[in-house]
Amino acid sequence: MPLSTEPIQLPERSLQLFKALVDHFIQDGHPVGSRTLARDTNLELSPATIRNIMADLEDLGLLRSPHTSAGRIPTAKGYRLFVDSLLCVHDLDSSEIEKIAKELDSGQDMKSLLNRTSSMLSDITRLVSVVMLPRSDQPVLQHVEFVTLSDNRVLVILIVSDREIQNRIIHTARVYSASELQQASNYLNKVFSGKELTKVRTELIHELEQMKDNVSQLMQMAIEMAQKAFMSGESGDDYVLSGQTNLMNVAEMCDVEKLRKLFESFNQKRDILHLLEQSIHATGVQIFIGEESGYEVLDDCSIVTSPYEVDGQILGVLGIIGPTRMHYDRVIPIVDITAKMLGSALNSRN
Amino acid sequence: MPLSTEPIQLPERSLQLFKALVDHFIQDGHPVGSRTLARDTNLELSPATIRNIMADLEDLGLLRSPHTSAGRIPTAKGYRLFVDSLLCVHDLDSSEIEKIAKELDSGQDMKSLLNRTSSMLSDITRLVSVVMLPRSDQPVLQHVEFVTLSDNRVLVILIVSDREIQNRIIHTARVYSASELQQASNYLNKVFSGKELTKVRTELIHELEQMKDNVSQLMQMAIEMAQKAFMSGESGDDYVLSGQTNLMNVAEMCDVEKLRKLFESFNQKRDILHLLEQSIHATGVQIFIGEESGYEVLDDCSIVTSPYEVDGQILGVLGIIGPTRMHYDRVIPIVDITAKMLGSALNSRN
DNA sequence: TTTTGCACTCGGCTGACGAGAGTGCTAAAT
DNA sequence: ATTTAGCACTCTCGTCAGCCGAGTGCAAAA
Repeated sequence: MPLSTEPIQLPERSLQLFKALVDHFIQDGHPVGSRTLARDTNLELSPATIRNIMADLEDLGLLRSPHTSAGRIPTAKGYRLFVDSLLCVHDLDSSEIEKIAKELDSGQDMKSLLNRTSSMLSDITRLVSVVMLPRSDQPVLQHVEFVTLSDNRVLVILIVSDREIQNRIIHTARVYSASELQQASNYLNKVFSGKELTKVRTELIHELEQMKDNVSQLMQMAIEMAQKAFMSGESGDDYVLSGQTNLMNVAEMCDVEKLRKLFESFNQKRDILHLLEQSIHATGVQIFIGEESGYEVLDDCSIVTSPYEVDGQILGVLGIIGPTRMHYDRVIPIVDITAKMLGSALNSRN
Repeated sequence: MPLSTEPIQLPERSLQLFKALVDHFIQDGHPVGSRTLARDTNLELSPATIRNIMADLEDLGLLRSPHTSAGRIPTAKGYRLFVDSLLCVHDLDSSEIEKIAKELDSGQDMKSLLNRTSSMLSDITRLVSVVMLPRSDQPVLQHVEFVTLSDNRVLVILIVSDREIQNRIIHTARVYSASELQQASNYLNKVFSGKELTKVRTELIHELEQMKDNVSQLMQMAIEMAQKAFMSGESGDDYVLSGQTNLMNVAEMCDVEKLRKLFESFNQKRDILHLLEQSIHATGVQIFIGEESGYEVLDDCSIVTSPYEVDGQILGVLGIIGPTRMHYDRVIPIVDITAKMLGSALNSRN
C-alpha cells in the first residue's frame, strides 16, 4: 500500500537535489552529505544551501540521517516519490531484450518456461526473482489418457485446464489391454471432461458406490483408476524463486540473522504469496517499497511486480525482490517487458 | 578420500578421552579444555593428566587448538578416527522411521518422490540434503504417444527408460486427426522404441533427409513431430537440494562471505556433482570430512552420502551436507535408511 | 537568499587494560 | 613411573578512553 499522503509540492530545485541524492545513494550505498552533493550536481550551490534544503526534505519525511553527522538517505516515502515522479526509466538496450526473448521462445512446457523466466530474471537483475504459477481457480478436467507400461503399470495422463499436464503411474490389480484402456478413457472423457476436478472427484466416488454391482468391470476399473490418479492432486508449489544468493552480495544484507529470516520467509511462501496476490489485479508494474509491504522481514526490501496475462486474462504475477536501494530504472522496465513477453510466449502455445 | 595413515594405536584411556572430547565438542561447539573434560568424564583424572594426553593427541594430528589457551577441537583426521572406530550409531526410533516411510510411500511420480525425499531429509536432519537424480546413461525411448489438444496443438508424451516421463506441447502446421496421430505413434513405437534417444534423434534426421519425397505425408509428420519433441531433450537439473537455510543456523557459518561461496557452489552444481559421483560406486554410507572433499568451499563441511539402488543396480546418490561438527550418530543411520527406503519405494513402482 | 565560519555531534578506529580460560612446564606426591 | 599440584605465561574478548573525520546546525556576513 502506498503511504497515503497529500501530493508533495516542492520547488523544482529541491526536487533536482533530491533526485541527485537518491541517484547517488543508489549508486554506492553510502549516506550522502552536502559537500558531495555540491560537488556532483550541476546546480551551483554551496554545501550550506544544500544543507538547508536537505533539512526541509527531512522534515517532509523524504530523507533521514542514520545518525547525526552522517549524510542523508532516502526513506521509504522518499523512494516512493522518487519512483513515482522523478524516475526516468531508460529503455532496455536491444541486446537485453533479445536475451529475454531467447529464453522465452522455445517450445517448452509451461513449468519449465516459468522456471527459465525466473532464472533469467534473477540473472539479468542480479536480484531475487519470483514467478507465481498460474493459480487455476477451479481446475477443469480436459482430457484423460491411459498408456500401458509394462505389466500392470498404467500411465495416466491428465490434462487440466488446457495447460497443466500431470502424469501419474498407477498399479492395477490385473493387466488391461490397450483397447480396454482406450474404452475407459473414452468413457471418462465423455462423461467428465469439462468439469471441475473437485466435482469429478466427488462424482466418481458417488458413481462408484451407486453402480457398484451392475456397472461393467471396465467402468469400475476406469473410475478406480481415475480416482487413484486424482488423489493427492494439488501441486503444492505456488511460485518459483531464483537467485537467492544474489541477496548475499548486496551490502545491506550483511547480517546473517536478517538474511536467514528472509530466506525462511521465502520458503514459507505465505507472506510472499500474499504480497503477490495483491498485485494480481493491478495493471502493469507495481512497486512495494520497504515497509509498504507490511511484512517485517521485507523492511529493507523492495518488490517490483507485474502481472502477466494471456488474452487479457491475468494468469499470474512475476517480479523481483531486492534491497530498497536497487536500480529501479533498470529493474522496472525489465520486469515490465518480461511480463509482457511471458504473456505472449504463453499465448503462442495456446 | 580418507587421509591415508598408519592405523592409529592408542591406549584405551586416550581413546575414551578423545571420544568424550569429540562428543562434547559436537554437542556445543566450544573448544573443550582439560578442566571440563575432567569434570564430565567418569574416568577419574585430574586436568593436568588430561592435558598431557591431549598434548599427545595433538601431536598425532587428531586435535588442534584454535589458539593458545583455548580448548582443543578435533581435526578432520580426528573426526575420521571418531566416525571410523569410536562412533556408536544408535538406531533410529520407530517414530522417525515411520515418518520417513510415510513420505516415501505414496504413489507419486519419480521426480516428486525425489523432491520429497530431499525435503524430508533436510527436515529431520536440520541440514542441507541433496538427492542426485538418476542419471540415465543412455536414455532409451520406450514409448511415444500423441494426444490431440485443441486445434493444431499436439501433446507429445515420451516415456524414457521406463521411468521418466516427458511432456511437450508442439504446434503443427495443420490439424491432424486422432487416427492419423495414432498411426504416427504406432510407426514411431515400432521403429524406434528400445533405442537410445541420441540414436533416435540422429536416425530421425537421417530418415527425414533420405525419404524426403517418397515418404508418406504421415510419416513425415510423425518424424518432424518427434524430432521437435526430442529437441532440447536434456533435463538440465541433476540434483535437488533442500534446506539450505538450515546452514544459516549453525554457528560455524556466521560469515556471510563463506556462506555465499557455499551457496554459489550449490547452484553451480559442478563440484557437488563430482563429489556425489565419487560415491556412486561405493556400497553403503560414505563420509567426506572437511578438507577430505577436496573442495575449498566445503572445508568446514562434512558430506554423508549413500547410493540408492533398485534391483541391485545403483540409480543415484543421496546425502546430507552439514558442518563437520554434526551429529554423525544421528545423520549416518538416517541417510542409510533413507537410501534403502527410497530404493524400495522406487522398486515397488517398477 | 545565499554563503562563510565555527562550534558541536557522533560513529568508527585504535590502543590500552583487565578478566577469564586454558595451557605447558616443573616439582612434588603417590 | 605415573599422576597431581602449583605457577607463570599466553591469548581472546569485552570495555573504555581518545582521536579523527565527516557532516550537521546556526549565526553572522555578503
